[in-house]
Amino acid sequence: MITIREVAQLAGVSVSTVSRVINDLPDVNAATRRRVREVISLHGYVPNAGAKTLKQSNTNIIAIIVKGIGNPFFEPIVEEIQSKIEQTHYIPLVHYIDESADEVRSASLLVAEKKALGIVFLGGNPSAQARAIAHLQVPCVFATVSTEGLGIPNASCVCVDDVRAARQATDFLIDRGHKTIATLGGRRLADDLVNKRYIGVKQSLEAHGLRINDALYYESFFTFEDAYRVITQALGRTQAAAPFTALFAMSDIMAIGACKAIFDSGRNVPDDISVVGFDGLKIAAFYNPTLTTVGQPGEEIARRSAELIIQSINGGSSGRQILLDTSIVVGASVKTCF
Amino acid sequence: MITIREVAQLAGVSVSTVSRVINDLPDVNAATRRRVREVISLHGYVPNAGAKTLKQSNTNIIAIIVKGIGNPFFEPIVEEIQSKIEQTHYIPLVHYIDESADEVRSASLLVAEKKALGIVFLGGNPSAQARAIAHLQVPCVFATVSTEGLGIPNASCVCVDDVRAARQATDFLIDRGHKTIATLGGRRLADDLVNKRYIGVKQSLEAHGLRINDALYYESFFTFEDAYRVITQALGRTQAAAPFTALFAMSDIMAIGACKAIFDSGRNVPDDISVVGFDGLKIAAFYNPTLTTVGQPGEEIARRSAELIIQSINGGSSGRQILLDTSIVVGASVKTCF
DNA sequence: ATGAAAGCGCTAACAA
DNA sequence: TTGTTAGCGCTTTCAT
Repeated sequence: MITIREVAQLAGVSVSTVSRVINDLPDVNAATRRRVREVISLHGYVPNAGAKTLKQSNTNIIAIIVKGIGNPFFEPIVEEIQSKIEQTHYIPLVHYIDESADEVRSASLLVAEKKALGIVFLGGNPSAQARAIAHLQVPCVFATVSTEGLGIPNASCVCVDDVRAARQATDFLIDRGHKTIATLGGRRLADDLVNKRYIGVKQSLEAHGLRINDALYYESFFTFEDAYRVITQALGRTQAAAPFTALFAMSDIMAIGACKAIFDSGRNVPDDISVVGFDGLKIAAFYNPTLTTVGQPGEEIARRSAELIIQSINGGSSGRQILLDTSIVVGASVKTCF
Repeated sequence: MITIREVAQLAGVSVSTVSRVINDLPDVNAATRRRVREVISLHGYVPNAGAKTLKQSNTNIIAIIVKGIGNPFFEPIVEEIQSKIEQTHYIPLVHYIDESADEVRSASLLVAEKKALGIVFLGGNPSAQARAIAHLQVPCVFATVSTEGLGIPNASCVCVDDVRAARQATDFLIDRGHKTIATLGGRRLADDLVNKRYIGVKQSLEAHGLRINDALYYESFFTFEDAYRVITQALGRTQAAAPFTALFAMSDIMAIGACKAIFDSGRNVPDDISVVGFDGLKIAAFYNPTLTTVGQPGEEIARRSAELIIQSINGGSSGRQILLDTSIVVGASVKTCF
């Protein structure tokens, strides 16, 4: 690998001049600039960004940490945050990590090595490591999860009101005549969005004078396969009446797994069982039948997250919580049943 | 940010001792090690990896460049390559880039800055920049695309035989009595996999004495939306007989978009039109109806790619081409029609 | 307009 | 077992 020093030698100039050319700084003779550029492209010189940030005291980097590669819900949001940041003088740096990785560790690495000025988190669970987040010392924005009541001074969040959203979905089903409504979600932990959504379901049932039956809560991972497995089991092998006429799934992925289980049990969506998903993924619109789903305002989540992190970096108040509204995207997967 | 020097001072030792502790090297007194560790965790010291690779002359990094974030086909392959590399003394470094980004530029950055010993490319098009790839000077393996005939000495590839795979899909439809078979693919460019697959389709039609009709080639982007748009247009607004009884789509994503278009036109899959996809995505198994698709051997592509890059780094022969077999995953989206 | 030189945080001889 | 020191490739004053 050729370095700046070798480029300087080959061009017959000093390293500082090469540095000036690389960084498009003024005070370089046009002819000199041309000669240096020539050497650079001829030898395929690539500046070492590591050495650069090592030397530079300050950057304009805002890191975006995405936990859950291939989560289709995050995709458009990441793109939008990135593009919003690019419209300022800040530089977005997207960092994908595995579902099982430690997002706060990644963040601290990004702060130390890349001198990131702030972090936007997509996915991940702030409640588990409030202290470590505070320790990062840079503003953090959690997109799509809440940081309410965690007491992290440098953290803000932009998310939907999960209680309200689940109530909305359940209301929707009840309004269409359903009385035995099952819920398909993840493991319920305190302060978790899964728990919040189930609270919303129960609020709706209660408000309509319907019975709350915890046996109709089905627990599954957020995957096609596991949702399929759980609902297949719930429906049993018999062609007998299903234990519920409607199902609220906490993600579109789960909803699709559930639909397939319903079909494979010899039943139909929505004729035998109505299904409502959550997230508003693209695939929901292309599934057969079109999935009714609780749409998250992805574009707004992205915009507000970008605004919030920039505000916080510029000395604005951190610790804010922005709650956005969901809206039901009506598909063909729900039947009116009286 | 606290540095190694400050840690050394706080622990009352030299920087080299701290370095030894960080890197788990021997020759450190147990008590000293403990003391240094304490200072590190107390102050949340994070070593600067940039400075480290700057100093180190050689690393064990193998970079994996994934072009096309959120491409569900790549996901499991990336994971598998990563895990295979982890079983050796090499360290995988996954780098996601946008569909529109320059993968060779990213590669050269990774070689320069991270001192990557080799690169595995997922996605991207080697034929466009053969020279630039050769310039990288490190072994490259292209997973899922062919480098045949490009004359890049340091590049190998692991991919399926696209001609054969498409012939297989078309044979499958013809065997079930279909005679007017449409193809849904991307823009046909020379040396591109899209072109190869269409050649396979034509070979199959020809071998069975069926007419090749280029009007039945529908061009679309590899997205739900565009496939939907194109097939909706192809089917017209009338309930008249469709111009084809079967459709071969060059990706499962396109196949699903096409299915939805067929449904929305008032027709049915597979009763009116049979559909075969390509890739063997998870969603194909959960779609309704289950999608028949040309399954790519993802696990094998991953394994062979990992093996090949390691062999090449260890001085083995580069420039190899490994062709793998696809197999039809039979779903409910194809009807026998005589 | 250009160059010399210090030093960013770290590793790896080599010395002690 | 521990410390000293010379850079890795780059930016950035400060001279010239």
